[in-house]
Amino acid sequence: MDDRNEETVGRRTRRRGSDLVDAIHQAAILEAAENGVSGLSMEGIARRAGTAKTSLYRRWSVPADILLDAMYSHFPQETPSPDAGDLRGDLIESLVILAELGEDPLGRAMFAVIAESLRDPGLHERFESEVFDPKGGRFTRTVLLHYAEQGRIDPARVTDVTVDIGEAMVLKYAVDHGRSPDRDRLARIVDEVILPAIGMDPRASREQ
Amino acid sequence: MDDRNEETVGRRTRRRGSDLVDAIHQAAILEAAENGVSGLSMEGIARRAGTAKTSLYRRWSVPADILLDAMYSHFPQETPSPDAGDLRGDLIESLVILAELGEDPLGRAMFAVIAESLRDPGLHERFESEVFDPKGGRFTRTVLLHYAEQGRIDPARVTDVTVDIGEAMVLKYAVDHGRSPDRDRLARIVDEVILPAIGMDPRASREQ
DNA sequence: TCTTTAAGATACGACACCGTAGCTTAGTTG
DNA sequence: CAACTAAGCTACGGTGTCGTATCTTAAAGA
Repeated sequence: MDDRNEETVGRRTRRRGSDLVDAIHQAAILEAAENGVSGLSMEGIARRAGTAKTSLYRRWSVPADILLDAMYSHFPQETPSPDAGDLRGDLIESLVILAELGEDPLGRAMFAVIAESLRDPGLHERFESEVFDPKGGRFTRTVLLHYAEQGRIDPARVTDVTVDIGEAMVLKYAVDHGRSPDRDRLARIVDEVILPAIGMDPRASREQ
Repeated sequence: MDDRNEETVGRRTRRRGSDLVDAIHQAAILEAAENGVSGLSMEGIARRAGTAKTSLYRRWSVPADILLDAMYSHFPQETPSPDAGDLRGDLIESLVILAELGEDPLGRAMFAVIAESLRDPGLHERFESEVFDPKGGRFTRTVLLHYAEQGRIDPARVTDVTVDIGEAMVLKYAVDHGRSPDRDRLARIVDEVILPAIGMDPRASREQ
């Protein structure tokens, strides 16, 4: 049985440098997405990348290093650019970005890291400092801070608790349902939880 | 080197029935708490319980079965009993129960199951149906439903989104900080997120 | 073209866990 | 006390990963 990656069987060329590194990165992300962080192995990554273990050990010493490297290289740079017009729309959009990550191997790998973080806080710290922070991936936090700066929402309402609501609710949904919430659900999270928390409850006016 | 559990070295008695099962349950929970669900192994559980693999295979066929069995046997039966007087206090208390679980091996094992759930929805389903639901462990949901029934909060505000807020925020905090939130933090979650979401924003009166 | 670099292939002993088998013996039951 | 049940022990072949070593050779640079 030939268990090498389809794309690599019969390949006669020999990849070097960034071509090879990219292939290894992709392999690491796919492995993490499918098998979790604890399921990563040098053998598995090498097999999927269609390369030899020796090529891996030449650059990294443990599988987690490859994964963090891979995620840093491929994590989408967040471009918040809220038009500062439509708070509700911008909040939903920032959650859509997060939710759509869940459909992507990269996002699944990210969730795998988050899952492992419950047991391995060190991994979470590395993910935050080596991937998440450099790429500015903060989703609803970015939007809320932006609007607060502009004085469009009460800055006192934008706390380290409230900026986490969106991510927390999406994470919980993913845990419970095994998939990312759809757009309707995200809109409900914004309307029923985030907006009320920042003092802009859409229902508040209708009541009383 | 003798790597058996301290309590079992030199033990001359031979445990049978529920004594033995309890020891195996404890071992499975500790193993899951320390090594995660994917780190469970029949060898590891047997070693920690100070018993033989054969005694495990006599009753279970895979480590996950032992863990779910163990969690079912030891999961705290939730006794909500909200006095129906202090909504805020009851909400905080229900989150304290959840947060304190995180300090316990059983709770850590539960988090390990939740972590694995992101990759293995089947495990999550089994945990829900075989452990969580039978034990009625629903935390803030229980409190909110109770108060809504009594007409003390708007039933339209108690949705499948809002009942999850507490658990979601505690889960997110645990992921981010590697430990459970303290009481102050839980109070802030209640004040800044849950109460506003059910239309009882503590700050709303002071504003405008 | 010649030299240098590194990718690729293969093999190695070590280790951990798998699931099962065969046996001894402690604990329970009659 | 005798018979039975099941706990405990040891060992087995098989598999997968580990990290390293050795060698060949393609690709890049001079």
